Amino acid sequence: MGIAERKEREKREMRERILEAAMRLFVEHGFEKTSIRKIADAIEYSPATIYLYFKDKSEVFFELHRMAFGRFRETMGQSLHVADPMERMRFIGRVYIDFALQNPEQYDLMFIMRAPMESKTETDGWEVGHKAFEMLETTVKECLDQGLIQGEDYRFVSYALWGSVHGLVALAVRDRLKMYDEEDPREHIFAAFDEVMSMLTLN
Amino acid sequence: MGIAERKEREKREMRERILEAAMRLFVEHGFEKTSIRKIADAIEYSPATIYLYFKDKSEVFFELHRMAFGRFRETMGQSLHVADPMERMRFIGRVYIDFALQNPEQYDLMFIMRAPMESKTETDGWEVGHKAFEMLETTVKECLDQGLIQGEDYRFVSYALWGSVHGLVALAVRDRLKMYDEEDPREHIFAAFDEVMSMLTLN
DNA sequence: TTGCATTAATGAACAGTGTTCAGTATAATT
DNA sequence: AATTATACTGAACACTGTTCATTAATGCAA
Repeated sequence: MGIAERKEREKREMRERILEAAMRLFVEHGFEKTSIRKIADAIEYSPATIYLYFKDKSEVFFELHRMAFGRFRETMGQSLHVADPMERMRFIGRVYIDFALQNPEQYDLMFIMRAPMESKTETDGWEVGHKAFEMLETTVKECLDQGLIQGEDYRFVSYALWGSVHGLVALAVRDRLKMYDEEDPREHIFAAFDEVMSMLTLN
Repeated sequence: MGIAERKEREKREMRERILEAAMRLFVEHGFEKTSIRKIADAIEYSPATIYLYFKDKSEVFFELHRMAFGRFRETMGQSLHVADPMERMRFIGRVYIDFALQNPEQYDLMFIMRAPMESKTETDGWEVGHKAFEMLETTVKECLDQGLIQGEDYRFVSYALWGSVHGLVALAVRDRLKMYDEEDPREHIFAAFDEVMSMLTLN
């Protein structure tokens, strides 16, 4: 009975094709301009077909959200190979910033955009983010325990650290750095991050 | 010839009414759900009328953007009364966070949202933001010069500081704090900010 | 192989969006 | 009173997300 399996596979492939087209359009033209009809056009199916595979537009972008988190985890996972906690913390920050600047649309989708969150609040996509954050917390805790950095509560230090990096990146991604006219935000972000790190470092 | 003046006044008042309705709807229901037609309904005019006073929807929200920055300046201006630079820096942060949490939609509009920026890039609305940022820079420079805080370049320290506060706030405003389930983000943000401040402080 | 049931895909429609424009009604000027 | 200028609007266009009855294709049992 290979038929049921074939059908299942075809269903998966169709989902895949929709997501591929959606991601391509989304990265190319942004969220606003990526309509169901355009996705349908791209895969040469009727708009209604997409609703056989996804509940609504939110679910499509939620899936992209999940996939983006997948790549995010892969990227952030590299930091586990760095033994020294202090160096690891620095590494995490740099990789985070790099990921965000290299994939601004996906970062936007994950940490800034509003739309895809509304439908599903409980999400395994977020679990990945949670894991990444725990990785940071663990690292910060190690640094604190070994007396390498300043700070009281590792949770708040982690949060502050995440917040600062997200803030730097989010302002750049959403084009809110008009005061540094024309300059490449990349350098500023890294410079500011270094400043944060040196602030954090004891002596 | 009071007629021309009356007409001009009426034009201003109409603009005002549109903006008022737009702001009310926007704060109440968010950007997505605030349509030109609903604004028109609220002021009991036809949708087409709005286009006699504003080029397009972007311009309406750009104007709100500008107004929000006005209130922002007023709020931030309070910090000028704080003489001690260290205390002033702390004050700026607290007021900033407070403004953002008290007016999340307006903060969103100013520093996160995408839509209103696309039409006009050159903006006097942003000049206010610029001024506020310079206020922070000045304060940071004072603190650095007096040897009160850590750091090298005052510009990057300011940027890092702004970034960190924006990051903390933006994550809250856009609902990205799922790891702290159900807890009030307000306390976390202030706790994290305190951590940032104590990190920054020398000894 | 034929007939039936299941599944997949669609066209058309609904209610909504931003925006434009010809036309109307009102007010101001001559 | 006739003419010009201004303010406003209804209707339309091209979109949007979404639903649903209808059609086309497929799988299965007789």
